[in-house]
Amino acid sequence: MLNSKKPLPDLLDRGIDDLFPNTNTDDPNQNLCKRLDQLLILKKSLRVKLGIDPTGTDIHLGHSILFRKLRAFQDAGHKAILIIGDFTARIGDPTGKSKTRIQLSEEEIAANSKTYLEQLGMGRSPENSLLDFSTPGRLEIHSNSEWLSKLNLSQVIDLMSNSTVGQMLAKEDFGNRYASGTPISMHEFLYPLLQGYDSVAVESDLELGGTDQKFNVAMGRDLQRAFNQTPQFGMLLPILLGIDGSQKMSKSLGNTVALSEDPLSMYSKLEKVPDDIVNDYLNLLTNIDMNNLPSNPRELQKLMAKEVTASIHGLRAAESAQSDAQKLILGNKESIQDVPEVSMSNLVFPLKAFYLVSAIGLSPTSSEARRQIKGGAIRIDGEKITDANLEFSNKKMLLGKIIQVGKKNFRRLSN
RNA sequence: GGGUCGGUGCCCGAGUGGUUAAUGGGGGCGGACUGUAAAUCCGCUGGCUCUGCCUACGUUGGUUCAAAUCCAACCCGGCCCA
Repeated sequence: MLNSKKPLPDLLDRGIDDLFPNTNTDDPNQNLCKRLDQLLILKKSLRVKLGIDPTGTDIHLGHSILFRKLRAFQDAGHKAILIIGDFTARIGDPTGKSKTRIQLSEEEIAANSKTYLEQLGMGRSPENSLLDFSTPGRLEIHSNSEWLSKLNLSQVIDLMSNSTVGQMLAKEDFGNRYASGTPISMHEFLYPLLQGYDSVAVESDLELGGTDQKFNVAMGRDLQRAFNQTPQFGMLLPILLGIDGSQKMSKSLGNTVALSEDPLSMYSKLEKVPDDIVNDYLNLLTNIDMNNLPSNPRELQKLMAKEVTASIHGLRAAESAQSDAQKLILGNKESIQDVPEVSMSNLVFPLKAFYLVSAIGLSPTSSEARRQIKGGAIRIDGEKITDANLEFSNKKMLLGKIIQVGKKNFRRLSN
């Protein structure tokens, strides 16, 4: 994939879509391997930048590709520079967007930032988290408002002078929107420049991003050059397809697996992912040896679901999720361990079936719960119920039972 | 700023006074089948502790027994002109 003579170390190299510049020379500014060699001699480490805009509340497997790579660099002794794009989140990255994003409030952004860090494993040991938060010297966390909110208008104008309208329109998203007559607000042009300026601010040596970030990462190089810094390398990783197998994983498309999901839900979603993306998931979300995979597609799927679940929740949890998923299908729910529990503490009895299903979060709305019952989607301990108004008179009769919607959503009722 | 066209449910898009929660398609969800896959077939797809009640067709106000549909003002956008 990479044309350098000497490959990057395994885990740094795995699953890369693009690395630039990547010239086959000895110049450490043109060849990342040479840079790594040079740093080794100097006993220095690489500053590896990854920016994430806190625009949602959940980090999903798609994002995790980037964090996994960042972690690989940490483990190789380099310094992760994590940038929380609190400022840029207010603009919204126009990449991949066919229309202007809604701007978020400061409160939303602050709340999202917090949950992001928690999901990345802040406060947990490196073995149990996506990033290494505790080894000294391996992580710097910044909010880009630290520098972006301080820019004055003339500095902003200066920044803007580094780019042309032509360049912006050459960017696919802007080009398409312009061509199709969809509005592009002026402030959206600022986004790539601000992301690029982040690289200047943190003196990034290498920026990680999805393949759709090429323009923005390249902008970082341009700006660093303008600020007399050595331009960063850009390492682009593939965009993970969602569990529908057709579109990129994205919250708004509803095809995500969130890191915060319990092992059983995660496993259940993953083992039904379309065949043709199973290898991608294994390659991008696990460190498994790709040369030694089962040939049976169903086995492969199960292996993938287990490995990916293990990468987030640990092997033990993944194994028990796998066996529980199996049991659920076979219908012997008695022996199931890890069905996520949900408390009935704030339910008022007697209550009707449709209300129960929505109240414990298995259906988004009570209307949907009614529909699902009518459609035969709801089972209680494996028994299909068909009457939405079925009444349960007391808590005891439900305690410990497993409520199931469709084939992949389960809750065990607890006190 | 002027002219012109347009703003409908998750998305696209019909509907131009009265069984309209609003045709159709996409997407999603569920069922059958299967490998809990794909393909295919079928059903559902605003909310509400629901025999009923609420909220919806950019916003607000008006005409009318009755409005997504007519009128007015406003807001937002495309294109053309400045």
